[in-house]
Amino acid sequence: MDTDSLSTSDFILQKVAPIFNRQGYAGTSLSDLTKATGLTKGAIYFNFKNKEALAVKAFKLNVKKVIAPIGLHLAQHDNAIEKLKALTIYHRTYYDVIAGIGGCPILNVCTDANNTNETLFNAVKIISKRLENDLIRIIQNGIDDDEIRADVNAAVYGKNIYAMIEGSIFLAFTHLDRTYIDNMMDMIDLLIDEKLTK
Amino acid sequence: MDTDSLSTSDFILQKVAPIFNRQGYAGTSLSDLTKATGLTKGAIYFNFKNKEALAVKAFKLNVKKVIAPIGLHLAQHDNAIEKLKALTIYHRTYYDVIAGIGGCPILNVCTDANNTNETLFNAVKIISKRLENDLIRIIQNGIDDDEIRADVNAAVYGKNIYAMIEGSIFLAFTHLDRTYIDNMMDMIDLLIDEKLTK
DNA sequence: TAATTCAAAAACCAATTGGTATGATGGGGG
DNA sequence: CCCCCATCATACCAATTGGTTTTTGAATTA
Repeated sequence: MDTDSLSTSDFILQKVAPIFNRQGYAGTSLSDLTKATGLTKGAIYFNFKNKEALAVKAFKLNVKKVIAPIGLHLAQHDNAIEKLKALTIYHRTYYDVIAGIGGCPILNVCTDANNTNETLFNAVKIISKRLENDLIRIIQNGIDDDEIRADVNAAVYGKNIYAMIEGSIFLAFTHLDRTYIDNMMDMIDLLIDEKLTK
Repeated sequence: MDTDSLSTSDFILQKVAPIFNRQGYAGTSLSDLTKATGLTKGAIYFNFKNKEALAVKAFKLNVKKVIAPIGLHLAQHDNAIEKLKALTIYHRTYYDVIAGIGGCPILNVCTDANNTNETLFNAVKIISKRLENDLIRIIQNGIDDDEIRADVNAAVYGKNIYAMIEGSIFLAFTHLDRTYIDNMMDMIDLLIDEKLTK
């Protein structure tokens, strides 16, 4: 991934995405962006319509980098329980994955853009809901395939597990302590075995 | 709680605290504050050293309003299981409690101030850790009093429950849907019954 | 009533904000 | 060979930023 082979707009995004993720939308100024890229405002505004459009694309790059891989991991399995276990396995590595960009982009952008930037907030809400629905769908498919207990409420468990993951990430990055995530993944694994698995 | 009876600094704090909570530190300008209070910058800077000091005190007011009550509810019970149940009961009302200020101040300020305002971040980290330690202590006391199973790791369960709560609040306020919290409290109640209670 | 004090308003400040319009430059196609 | 156009830099803009100084007014005290 040599930066020389990137287009300027991709180069900007790569440099800028972690900054937006760390400092938030209002917290990052254009001078932060010029400083980080070594480019001028002219270059930035030639490649992007404005600060907001840049922030949205930066967020999507972060998603591509650290959220999209989840789907790839899940796709490697074809039964529900294995998919769920793959989810916890991935998140045990998640702390190191997102350490370089300053935490989970969904968590950061959601709290940052809520009440302040509707465009950005809508973008992140879509991703958040998609992830949640993926989880629910996996569980529901597991039920339909007689893999997961029939009395399980897929929506409730999906939302709860998703919230548990995000909550552990939140604490892990405020206290710089990955054990929050590891402990939670242990609990989710237990949950899968005792409450979901038939 | 008539505003007329408040000192000016308390009046400012009361008006300003929800704004900081919603928009974040960098996201709220002094003009936001003068607009919300109807006062001038002169008045604000007479009562507070600077924007940062105001933000810290505003955060502490929010904590006093929505976090401190937790302690009061817990204090009304003297055995561990009842305290934990009181915790989930309180959080079932928490959505409405923090709706007026735009979400959980710990969650908001932690993600906002992380990497951007060390002073504010330190203030919120202290509150976060205190809450976590309270939870852990309750569980440990329950173990010591033969109320909670001896094989329970108080620290692990305390941290997990705390993360579960924050995670559910996070999703509840991004999707404006309190069922995230309710569902999670159901799960925590079940956890208390099945995993903690002797 | 006159002097003092306290608190907020008004005026002012340099610096920075996001954004634009104009210039320079260099590589590719005619 | 030169022109053109894509790409970025420079210079500029009004508006706003957080913060300070000065002024005003209303109590309080003497």
